[in-house]
Amino acid sequence: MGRPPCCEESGVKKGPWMPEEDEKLFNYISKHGSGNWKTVPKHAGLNRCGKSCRLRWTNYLRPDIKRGKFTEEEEKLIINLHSVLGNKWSKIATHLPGRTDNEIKNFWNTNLRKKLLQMGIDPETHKPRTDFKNLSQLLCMGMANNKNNLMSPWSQAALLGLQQPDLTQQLVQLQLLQNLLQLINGDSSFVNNMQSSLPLLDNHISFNNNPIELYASPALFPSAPSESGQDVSESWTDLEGASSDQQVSGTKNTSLSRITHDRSQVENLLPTFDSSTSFNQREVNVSPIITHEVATQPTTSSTIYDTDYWEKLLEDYDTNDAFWKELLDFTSTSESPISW
DNA sequence: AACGACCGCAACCGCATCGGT
DNA sequence: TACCGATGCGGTTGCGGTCGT
Repeated sequence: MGRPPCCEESGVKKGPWMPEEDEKLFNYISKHGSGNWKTVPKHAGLNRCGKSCRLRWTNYLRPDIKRGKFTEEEEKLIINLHSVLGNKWSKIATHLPGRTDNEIKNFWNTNLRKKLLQMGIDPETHKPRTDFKNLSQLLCMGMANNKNNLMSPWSQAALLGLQQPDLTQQLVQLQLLQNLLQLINGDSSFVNNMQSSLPLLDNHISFNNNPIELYASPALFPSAPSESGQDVSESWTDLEGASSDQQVSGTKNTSLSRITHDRSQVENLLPTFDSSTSFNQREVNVSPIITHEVATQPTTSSTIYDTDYWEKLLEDYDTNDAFWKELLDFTSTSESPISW
């Protein structure tokens, strides 16, 4: 036998609330407070269960509830909080005065989730997605929809690329390389490194003097320094209970787990960029630690962790269609769990 | 105009957690 | 410490509105 329903009383009303019911509940709670929710419907003269009354009050009738559309600031805050806290809607709601957990949850599921997907970011992990189909979607999004400023650097670059096609091409290739490496390796340490390094480690980067604002989820960019010089990831770890919650539970491989890594170890693995130079001129200094080799690597003995490997790769294939051919050949024959 | 598909949101369900005894 | 009722929370459902054909 299963668990009995929360409202054992027969004939208790369910479904949408009538204005008269709202009025009764509002008047009662305003006068007496909630007290014991189980007794509220009886005292308020409602044919509802206490749970239903509590929900109606907390999600709709409460006088401090903020109505209307979410602002861009709220959107960004929710995304960033979600990257740290996961689906802890009530915790997220505590950082958005006047917004209920239910409202935020709905907003996430109906808007932000899709938005992140279109940006090429996995809404669960807040990491770049690993399927290639995503790329064309991402670029279309970038060119067709510029209503929000939460676009991925790739989408933003796509827009700039209308004037600078060579730039777009370069970025697209980088994104594809990143995706490819994730497929080939299945090596989380390297994937993490690349995800940290490819967004260029700055909140603001410029391509040929055109500033591009990154969507800078602190979990996505664990090494990104904030403008004040404080480490962004550290500033996020003091969100109440975040670290302990997820470290203890350990049920998901969330982005938070990376935040709580020993930072010196993480930083040693990361490529470094000289922020004073433009993207095209940046020098990539990578510690040659791991020796996996890529099937499509160009004629060089260096590994994917060597600086010259990447420089060579990009040089070799920058304007060469053979790169894409090889890429597709490789991916179509590899035993990848990803569907194409 | 009719219909179906899709979307957003309020509300429900059931498990988890809290707090009193 | 164990039990139990109350409350909190997150996932899911279902309804009403909108859009496209």
